[in-house]
Amino acid sequence: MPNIKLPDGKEINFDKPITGLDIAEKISKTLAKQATVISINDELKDLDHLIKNDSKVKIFTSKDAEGLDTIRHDTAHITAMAVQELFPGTQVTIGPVIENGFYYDFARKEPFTEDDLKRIENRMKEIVDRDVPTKREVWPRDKAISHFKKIGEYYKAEIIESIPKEEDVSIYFHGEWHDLCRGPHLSSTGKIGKFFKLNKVSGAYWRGDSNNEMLQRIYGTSWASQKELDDYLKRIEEAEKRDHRKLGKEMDLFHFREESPGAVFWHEKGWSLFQKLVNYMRAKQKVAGYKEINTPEILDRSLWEKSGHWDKFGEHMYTSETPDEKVFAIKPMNCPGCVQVFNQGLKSYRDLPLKMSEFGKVHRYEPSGALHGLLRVRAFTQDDAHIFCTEDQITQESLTVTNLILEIYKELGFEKVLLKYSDRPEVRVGDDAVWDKAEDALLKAIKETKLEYSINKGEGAFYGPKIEFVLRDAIGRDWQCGTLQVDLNLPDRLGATFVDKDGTKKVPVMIHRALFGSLERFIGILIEHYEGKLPFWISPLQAVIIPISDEFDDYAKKIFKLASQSGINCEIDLKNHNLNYKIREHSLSKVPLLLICGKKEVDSDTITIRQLDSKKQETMKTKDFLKNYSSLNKAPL
RNA sequence: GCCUCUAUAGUUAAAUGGUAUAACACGUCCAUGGUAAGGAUGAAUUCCAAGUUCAAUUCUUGGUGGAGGCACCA
Repeated sequence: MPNIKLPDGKEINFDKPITGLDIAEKISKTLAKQATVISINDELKDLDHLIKNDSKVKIFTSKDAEGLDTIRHDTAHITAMAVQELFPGTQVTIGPVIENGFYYDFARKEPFTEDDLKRIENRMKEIVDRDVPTKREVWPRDKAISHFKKIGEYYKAEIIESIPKEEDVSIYFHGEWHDLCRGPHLSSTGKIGKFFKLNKVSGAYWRGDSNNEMLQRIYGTSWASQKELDDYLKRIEEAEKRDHRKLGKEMDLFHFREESPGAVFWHEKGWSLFQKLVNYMRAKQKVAGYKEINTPEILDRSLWEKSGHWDKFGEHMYTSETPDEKVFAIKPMNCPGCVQVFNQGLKSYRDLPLKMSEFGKVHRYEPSGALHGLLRVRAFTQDDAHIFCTEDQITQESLTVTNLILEIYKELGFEKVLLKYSDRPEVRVGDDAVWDKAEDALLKAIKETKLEYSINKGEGAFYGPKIEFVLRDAIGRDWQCGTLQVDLNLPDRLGATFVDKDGTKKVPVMIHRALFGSLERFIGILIEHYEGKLPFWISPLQAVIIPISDEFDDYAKKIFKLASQSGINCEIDLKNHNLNYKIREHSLSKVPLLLICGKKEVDSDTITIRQLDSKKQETMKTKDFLKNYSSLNKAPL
């Protein structure tokens, strides 16, 4: 007879086999009502799963992640049910739970329209109202295959065929409608609630493989209460407000156009922001001992063949043929050029570690569907650097790089950084002994940072292991930016050597690293992180001077001159509009400071400051303003 | 690259098988102002190519760009 152990340590004895629901009822009526799924010896099961033996159980409600996932899973199921009721002949495939919701992939010739989504959603609500009980059956694998083939569900049959031969499969029934599923599920469709929404339809390859046919994927979101659903929809709206493409237009930073898809046309303010970041980084790198170089954008085909890019990366490269019929490639990476700088002249072990940085603009022919504002472009600037060192120096150099990255992210307002470590892939170059050494060195450096890290097995580059730096923005999204890659291959391929202590030539190890990754992408992330309200020191336009009427234009011009001389990026607004109008206009374009001057200020040699998003005004002596604010004009240390 | 959707003034949108309308922005004029839109007025637009049609911005096809996904991100 089962002895049931609860999470709080309490044990209950039953005199006959029982279900999760029985246990919940024993504990409290409320729990019985709210229960969604149960874990039996750490395995998620249906609430009506019969427990015959002594077990450790935990009952989940919609407040638990497990419970909510079950709701989402069930919502995916009734999406499929509704679709098949409305569109007979549509085949179901898979419908997993994802972050904040679920999707379901269908095979159907005609596309689903927006109107169809509405209809499906309404039918789903009807199914919830029908409160159809859930029934689970276990079938032998072969029976399931022939059954699904018979009813024309070929994708399902294929899925079952990929399940090991000896395993039985479970089929969940909601009335006549049934689906292959591992479960668990809620006990009836009525339990799902109506806090869901189908939000988009898109294409998706069967089994995620672009060689396979394209299915139609319906995305949905589902929650335990109306409030949670509303909050979620609100969050999406908030994220849309931060869209850097929208803000970039409003703030007059940049634009894109047809003549060069995926390449940025930087406007004055955007370029100023770009330059500020570059100069900031330059100053940081100078202190850290980097030597900045610059290499050609167009290099002969032969170099790319030697480096291996022609082979491995060719389809992403732009090429150019000159009138003398030579083929050049427009660089997609800076590394070969940098190695050539290293190769010029003889290097000694005393030169190592040699750190060469380059703000190199690279071009990559990205698939058209991948392009996305500043976040995925075809032409971008890397804050690249290559560190030539010995194997023994890898750990130390990696650690130094990591610390620099963390410091810079922090100064730019990103506190939370995660590390992703990737080790050797199946296809790789170099001896395993060297890989061992490089991997150990990187892992050691990671552990010394004491930061949270994850391991991506086999995800390293073919030429060496790597660390990726992921930062979390103001609304909790993760962005991969920085990268550090050990390269055991390229220096050798391009014939890089240094003279070691014993007078022999050795091949150095090279570490590739980028902190922002792409300046363009990083600026996009910065804009979204700050919702366009960039910190004063990095803001491309820091202040607008507004005279209250044209009587005070001269004073405003004087302030403009003084502020500009103090290094504050400012503009003066002498347009024919009233004060309210100008305040609104410049606030919407997110200028951090508005400097207002009228009679009061002229008489007392002061300026009235209005900070963005603050109704408070502060009047101060002009010279104090200049002193205070020009000193804020650098990264907070 | 693939699927779906989409393309109208500088921007955001509206309308129509008989070449288009509004708001904001821009120009001019009036108003000279104290912390998120003062008033008048002017100029400005149907992505490209082919087809159907007496007539296409509207319908069809193709191209190109954009959006959301998928695949890709070495």
